[in-house]
Amino acid sequence: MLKYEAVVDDLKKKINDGKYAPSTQLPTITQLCLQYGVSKITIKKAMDELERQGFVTRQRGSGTYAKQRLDENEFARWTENDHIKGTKRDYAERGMRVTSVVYDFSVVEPPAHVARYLQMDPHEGFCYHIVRRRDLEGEPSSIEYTYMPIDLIPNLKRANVEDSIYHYITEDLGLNIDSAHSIFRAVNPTEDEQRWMGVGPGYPMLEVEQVAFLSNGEPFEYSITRHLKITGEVHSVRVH
Amino acid sequence: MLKYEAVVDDLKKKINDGKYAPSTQLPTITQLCLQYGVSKITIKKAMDELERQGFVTRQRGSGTYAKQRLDENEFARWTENDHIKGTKRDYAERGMRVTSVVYDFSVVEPPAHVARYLQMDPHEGFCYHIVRRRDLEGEPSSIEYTYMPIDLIPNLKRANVEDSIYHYITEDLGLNIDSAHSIFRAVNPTEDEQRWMGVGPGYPMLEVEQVAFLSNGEPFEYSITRHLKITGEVHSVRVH
DNA sequence: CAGTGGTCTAGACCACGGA
DNA sequence: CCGTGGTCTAGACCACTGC
Repeated sequence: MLKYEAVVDDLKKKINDGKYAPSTQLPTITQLCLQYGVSKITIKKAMDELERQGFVTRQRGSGTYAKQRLDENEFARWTENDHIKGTKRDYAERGMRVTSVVYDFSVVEPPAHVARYLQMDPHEGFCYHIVRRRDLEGEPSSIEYTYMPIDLIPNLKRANVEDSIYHYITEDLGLNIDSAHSIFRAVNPTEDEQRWMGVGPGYPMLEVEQVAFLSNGEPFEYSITRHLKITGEVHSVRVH
Repeated sequence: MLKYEAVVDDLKKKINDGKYAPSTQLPTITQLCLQYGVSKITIKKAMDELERQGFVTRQRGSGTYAKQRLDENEFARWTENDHIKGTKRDYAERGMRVTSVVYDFSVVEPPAHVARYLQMDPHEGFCYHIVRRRDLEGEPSSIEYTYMPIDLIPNLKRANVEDSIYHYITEDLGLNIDSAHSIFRAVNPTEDEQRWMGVGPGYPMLEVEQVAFLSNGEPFEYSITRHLKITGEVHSVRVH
């Protein structure tokens, strides 16, 4: 374990345990250097991380202070944003059963805006088009519309789509998923969605439009996911 | 201007101008050190920032690559998250006129969950309770329910509430707003909201529940804001 | 003006990717 | 194996807060 990670973990624990209570000052950087036997820049890096995660606030000339964090909702997602991982793994780690219903799995020419996001030349190349309902413990949770270039993600099978696409990409293809750019909005379900999800026309859904990237900067996925209320909640920490 | 900021700005410009095209490799850290005449750790810090903002991706052993960013929507908010500022200032900077309709401005005992978020002892101390509609260019944009301890924010006047509360806190009180923890959800409007905002019962609104903090770690505001579709859009970059 | 956090350096060493 | 980015150090100097 890296030194700054160890410092982060220890300070998180102390803040959660109330050893450093909310709105009280933490030891100074110099003191923490002595305490953990590391250099100033390492403590600084640990503090950057704690600030990003919403555990502390810092004021030059004054000090570092603990903050109280919002209660974690059981269904909160991609908040802590320390990870990009598939829905399935995300929930599997909490011991929840994720299943899928596939409504479409085909190969198409992508619409213009999708081609643009995926950096494909117009009318050059094809994409998978996937429509899936994701169920949590057997209950409909979200509906997902995905485009991926077949050149980047070859040989995707229906079995992968019914299980976990992210698993196929990372484990079978050995590709490295790096990051995602997302937009969140509130929307109403389409008629198809009302039928698929069992909700009325005025039901509020959280829509996430997203482009995901590999570690070489190539976009490999454009998707729109619409979440039912119970599982659609996004937490975030904004700083400065 | 700080050295790493100058590097960030210059690289952003080069990426936006296509000098470093999406999915292509940037110069190595060593090359950038020479190019900008700064040390490795300064380039590193600049890269951290560019990664956080979604401009680049990095892979140890391989290199740093440019990414294409999602188009900026005119109404995208607190994405770039480089700033916490009030709605008014936020939109004023884009040349838009923000006005308010105040439905309630009173002093109350906070509900239990609000008292907990604001770290107030139960039945000890009072809060302002503010209900405001925020209008953009004369059109209803969002409805806002706010609690703030009167001890922390003394002498708040109706005129401030009708103008900008953030302005009063930062300019008049000289307090330092540091950060905010938020939760996003999709919801339907209440009956009051349907009347105030001129929408039907099934209209999808983006709700933001939020606790905001001063730079000494003290929470000073609990609020729930519900946005109409046109102005309620949140952009975000998730990494690793 | 003493004490805090922030920036920056030059350089050692490590971890990982890819040919 | 070499080249990449990542971590870490000791220490100089700066910027801000608050008494």
